[in-house]
Amino acid sequence: MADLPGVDVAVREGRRERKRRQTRERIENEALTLFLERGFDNTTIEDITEAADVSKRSFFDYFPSKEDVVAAWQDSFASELIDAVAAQPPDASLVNVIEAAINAALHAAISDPRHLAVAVLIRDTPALRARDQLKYAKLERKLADALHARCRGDHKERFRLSVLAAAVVSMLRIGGERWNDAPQEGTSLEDFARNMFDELWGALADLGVHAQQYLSDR
Amino acid sequence: MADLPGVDVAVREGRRERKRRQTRERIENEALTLFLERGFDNTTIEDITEAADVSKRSFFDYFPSKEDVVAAWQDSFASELIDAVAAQPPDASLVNVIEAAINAALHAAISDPRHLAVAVLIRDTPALRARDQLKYAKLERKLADALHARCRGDHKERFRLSVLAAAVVSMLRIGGERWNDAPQEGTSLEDFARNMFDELWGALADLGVHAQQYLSDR
DNA sequence: TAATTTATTGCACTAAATGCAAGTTTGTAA
DNA sequence: TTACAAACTTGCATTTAGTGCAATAAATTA
Repeated sequence: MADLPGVDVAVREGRRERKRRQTRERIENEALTLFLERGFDNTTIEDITEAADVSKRSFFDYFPSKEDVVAAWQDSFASELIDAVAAQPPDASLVNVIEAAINAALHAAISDPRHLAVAVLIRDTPALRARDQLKYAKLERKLADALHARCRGDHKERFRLSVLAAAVVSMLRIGGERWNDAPQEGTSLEDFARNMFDELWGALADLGVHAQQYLSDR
Repeated sequence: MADLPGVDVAVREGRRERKRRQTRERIENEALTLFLERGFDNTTIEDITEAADVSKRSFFDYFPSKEDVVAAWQDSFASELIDAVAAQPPDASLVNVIEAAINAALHAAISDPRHLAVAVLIRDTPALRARDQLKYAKLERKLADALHARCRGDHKERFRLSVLAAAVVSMLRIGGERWNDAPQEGTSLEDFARNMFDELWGALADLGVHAQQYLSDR
């Protein structure tokens, strides 16, 4: 996470900031609870503000829209991933960095069981799906940035990492769909992820051969 | 395009269907004109329905939301691309199919000068950006489907093509951003696309080597 | 404590989106 | 042609999202 450990936060946090954070968290939690309970479209902003005991007007002081509550709540995955990338040993290979970082982020994500329920909610709510795609796009860019920060490459390297990020995020999306569609009873998340990685590196290796052939053939 | 040639349409189209299509096109056109003229947020549904001479209520019989008008209008790119993929000679290589299909779709896209203006509009309108990402996601999936329809591969092949589609769409997105950010004065769209393709295949070839190394090293 | 910044709220307002019922147009089959 | 059914259009009422503004309350700083 981008946040500092609790003690430091408490020290540097005045009452005002603390209250604000608490209110934000309260809105987020109550909203999520209601969304999961009765669906996104069947929950009005007033329902949320009533549950969180703030005025309707204040809601928009914290979140620009109803959709953003969901987006903000699950933004944590991106933060985890980026931090995990930065935390890998400097001499680790690109592939190892990605595997380790994603495993770390996934591990953090499933620690809260609501993550899975939210994923289903998004899948079944058109209004949320569009915003969800934006999240993938942001993730793609952030991942490329984080990888680039490690490698310090030039312009061309940057593009290479963007393509890699696209492939990785695509794998995440497909993996998420597979996991949701057929809840892998027998398989642990670790094994599932390992399989997806095998497929990903296999696919990239294979596509690389095609690309090389094409480049040398002309 | 998915549409049949004009004659056939006229034959199989009753007055009712024709009127409906015309009304839809009228709404689409008037809306686009207004959006480009005074911005998306500064155009109300009533402005549109007045210009298109339909009731406000009818608008929602044609489009589920204001955003969808923009989305529908530029969906044509996806259709062009898919059709172009299907139209390639059956023995063409994967790489060649993609290059040819994208070139064809791009060519069709820039034939209407409003395409570029719409791209800028989307970039500058938050409400449209989210929806726009959905378009990329759809494009990715459609492209993977179209490629898969040609290759008739198994489950693993399908995944491989999804990764490829992700890389290609990512290239399109980055290319679009570059084109918008620095309007390539000297470069033609063809040359620009060729450069992007070179980078893409280069990146894939390079990543393939990494992946192969990793797979064999363990 | 006084002054200042920041947070919260109520109120009024615009605009998107939906449901419903009444009226109109079009297609079809006797 | 006529008569009937289906599809299209519209107006009206209603709900809800989201914004601007001005007044109030709370926290910070001096």
